[in-house]
Amino acid sequence: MALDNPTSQAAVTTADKVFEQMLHDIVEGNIQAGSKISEPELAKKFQISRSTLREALNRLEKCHLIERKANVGSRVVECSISGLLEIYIVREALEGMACRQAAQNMTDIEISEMRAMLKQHATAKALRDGIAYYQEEGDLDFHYKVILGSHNQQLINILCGQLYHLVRMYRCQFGMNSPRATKAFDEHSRIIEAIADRDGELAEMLMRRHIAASRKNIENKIAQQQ
Amino acid sequence: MALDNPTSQAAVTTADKVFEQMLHDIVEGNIQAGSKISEPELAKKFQISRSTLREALNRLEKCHLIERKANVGSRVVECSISGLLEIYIVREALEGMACRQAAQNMTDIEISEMRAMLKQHATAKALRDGIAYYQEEGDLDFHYKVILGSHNQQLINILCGQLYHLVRMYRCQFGMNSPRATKAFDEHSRIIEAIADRDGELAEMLMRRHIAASRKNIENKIAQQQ
DNA sequence: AATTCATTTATTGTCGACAATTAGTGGTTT
DNA sequence: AAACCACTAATTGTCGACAATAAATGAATT
Repeated sequence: MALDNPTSQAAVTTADKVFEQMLHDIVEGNIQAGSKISEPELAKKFQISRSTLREALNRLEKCHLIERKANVGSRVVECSISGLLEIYIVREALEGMACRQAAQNMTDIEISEMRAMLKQHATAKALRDGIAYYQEEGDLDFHYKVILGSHNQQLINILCGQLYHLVRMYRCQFGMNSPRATKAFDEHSRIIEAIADRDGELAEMLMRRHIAASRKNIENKIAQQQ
Repeated sequence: MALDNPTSQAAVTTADKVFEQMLHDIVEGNIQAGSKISEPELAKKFQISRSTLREALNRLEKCHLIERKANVGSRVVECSISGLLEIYIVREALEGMACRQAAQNMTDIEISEMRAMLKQHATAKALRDGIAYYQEEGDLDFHYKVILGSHNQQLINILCGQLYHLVRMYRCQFGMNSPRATKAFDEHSRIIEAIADRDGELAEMLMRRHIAASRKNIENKIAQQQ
């Protein structure tokens, strides 16, 4: 067995790299939401053939970041308020369940790692009063860890593999740094305690409320603007 | 605007047709679960180029029916008991939420259509004592209608677009026709009533129990076998 | 002037061939 | 005999070109 890859990490093809670059560009808004994707143009930009580009586009489509119509072409998805709320609904259901499963399936080591992470976030937060930091990176870290802790491959695939890129895209496009940072932190720590107590029912309920609170926060904002 | 397509249905490419054929073959088990997919072999079988075949494979991958590794190739997914249970967990969460949303968003017309469907299933069931029929087709119909009734595009995409092919595959591979047919029918009708009452909370709870009951039914079967 | 239709242009879908990587084979060494 | 290595064969990734479809342009008609 000849391993070209001593660290046994999966091979990375050209299409992979282009995918990651475009993923970044779309999430950050460098490629505008709703814009049409020209295959010849992008292939030229990346100095690759259209076949390779289309391979990358297929992966973006898997993440629901672009939409393709036969014989017509691809467009970057639009970011609408209703679309954002739809995602929150899905997250409430899926992450709630992930949290219940995490309470059941996480190892003690994983739990202590989560506690350590939260503690580190707390100090970072106090130090820099880094609301923005905590809101963006810390929040995602926390949710990721819970999802992985479910040990349910389907949940992990759907949430981490596809939905979370969309979540990140919305955060960037709408510039979301709500005043919920400190409140969110408390909610996170209560969720971890429920997981540590192996109380799946409570853990699910807390996670659902946590996500629903974010959603309602947005709904209220929208209502005020009108 | 020149429409070649008077019925305004989306164009169907060669890759689409190959995808649908392979989807059928994998779900029905004609292409064995866990088996390796040889691109040259399949391309020859379908009389198409590898590019077109790979386009079809990409769509199968989106449905989580095959798994690809760079520079290695594709395999049909394995059907394991643990994998089946994982899907039930996801369905419990997502269809539960879909049901809640359906109670909120379904039109009165959609609701009466669902009632009509259930009534028709009831007569079909009585007529033919068609347990198998109801279990397979009727059950899927019911769940589909609820999901669509949520009017949440993300939920619809995930459940109808990708997860349900896997569900069908497992049903075929494991030959699932449980003795829950009549019980399931009653549960379905209670769920519809909750939706008609616009009681989202109850509707979600009933749907979750409905799916959880199926899961536990399987878990018990497995436990007995050991 | 607006609409319709035919023509042209551009984009997407599909093809076959080559390059890069992996899997398989046989020989060599300990 | 088992493990290692070089070599061959097969498979996957990538490329450029052609065919099929959709969009854009402009001329003709009402």
